[in-house]
Amino acid sequence: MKNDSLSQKNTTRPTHHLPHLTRNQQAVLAVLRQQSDALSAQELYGVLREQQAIGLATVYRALETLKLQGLVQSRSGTNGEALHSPIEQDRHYLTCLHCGQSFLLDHCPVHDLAVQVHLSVPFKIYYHTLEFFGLCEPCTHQRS
Amino acid sequence: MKNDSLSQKNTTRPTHHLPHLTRNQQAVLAVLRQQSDALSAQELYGVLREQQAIGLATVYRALETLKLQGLVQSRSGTNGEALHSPIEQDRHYLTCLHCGQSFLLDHCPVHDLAVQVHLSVPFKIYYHTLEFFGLCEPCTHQRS
DNA sequence: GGTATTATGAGAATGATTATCATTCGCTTA
DNA sequence: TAAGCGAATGATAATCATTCTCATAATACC
Ligand SMILES: [Mn+2]
Ligand SMILES: [Mn+2]
Ligand SMILES: [Zn+2]
Ligand SMILES: [Zn+2]
Repeated sequence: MKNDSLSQKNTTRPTHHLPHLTRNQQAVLAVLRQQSDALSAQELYGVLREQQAIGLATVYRALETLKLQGLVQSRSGTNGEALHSPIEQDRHYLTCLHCGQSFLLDHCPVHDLAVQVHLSVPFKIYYHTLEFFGLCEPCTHQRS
Repeated sequence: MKNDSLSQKNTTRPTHHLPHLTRNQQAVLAVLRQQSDALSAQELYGVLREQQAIGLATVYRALETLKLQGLVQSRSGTNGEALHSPIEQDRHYLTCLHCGQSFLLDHCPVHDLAVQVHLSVPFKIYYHTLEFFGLCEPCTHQRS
């Protein structure tokens, strides 16, 4: 019962340099990666609970850890809650101030420049957020 | 008593096209314009109360109106609260995920591109938000 | 093993933003 | 100038995402 190959109790194989991810942190990352779009912590919590037992506080803590690790990025949703997604994702939106609708931008204008960003201070950039606000066509008409 | 030059009871001179601003909305805009950096609704509320009587709800409603009017812009602060500033302002930051410190970018990389943004849908852009996240020099060292 | 350290969860606490709703204001019209 | 009416206001309650507490469990380290 020591050498059992069943119990994958090992949360992570003790590599050396990077802080390892716990079972929960891995689960959070896995869910984010299999989702097509960003999730709020609450939504993430809901999805995770269908697969395993986990506390809400743990989800929040995992997200924080994953961000520090450069594995996850977050942006603020229209309603204020934070939306999380794997660091690979590079999407941005146009959001209407009147109806709240968001339109996905077909290309990130910053991605290229990112590196060129003239920094006055040494800083290691992990990701960026970019969003445009204004009025969608229909809303420019409506009064009020 | 009609031509009194004292009572500036007129909230706005009835121009024609744009919806006029109420006294309170003007006050909110005025404060934002005289501030060097973005303010949260709560801070704005505090400043305003020193000058006049106004309700917190009104501050929130004024900000919403001013945004629809293209006079004010908002972004999300690190702690979640929304920060507001006059539309003219075009500042962006580098924010450290570890210590939370923010560094003002000396130049907006998007401003130029803004117009070029390839839109798949007709949309009238009022403003944009842009922020970089990562680790500041000191924080890249510290363990944890 | 045996202890020090970190992670976890349940639930309370916090705090910004919204929703209510009764009252007041401002403009139009008679 | 007075009455009418819809928008604006403000005090307050309600929401709700996120954080904090603290006792317990898991894991690392020797
Ligand atoms: Mn991008
Ligand atoms: Mn800009
Ligand atoms: Zn719209
Ligand atoms: Zn830092």
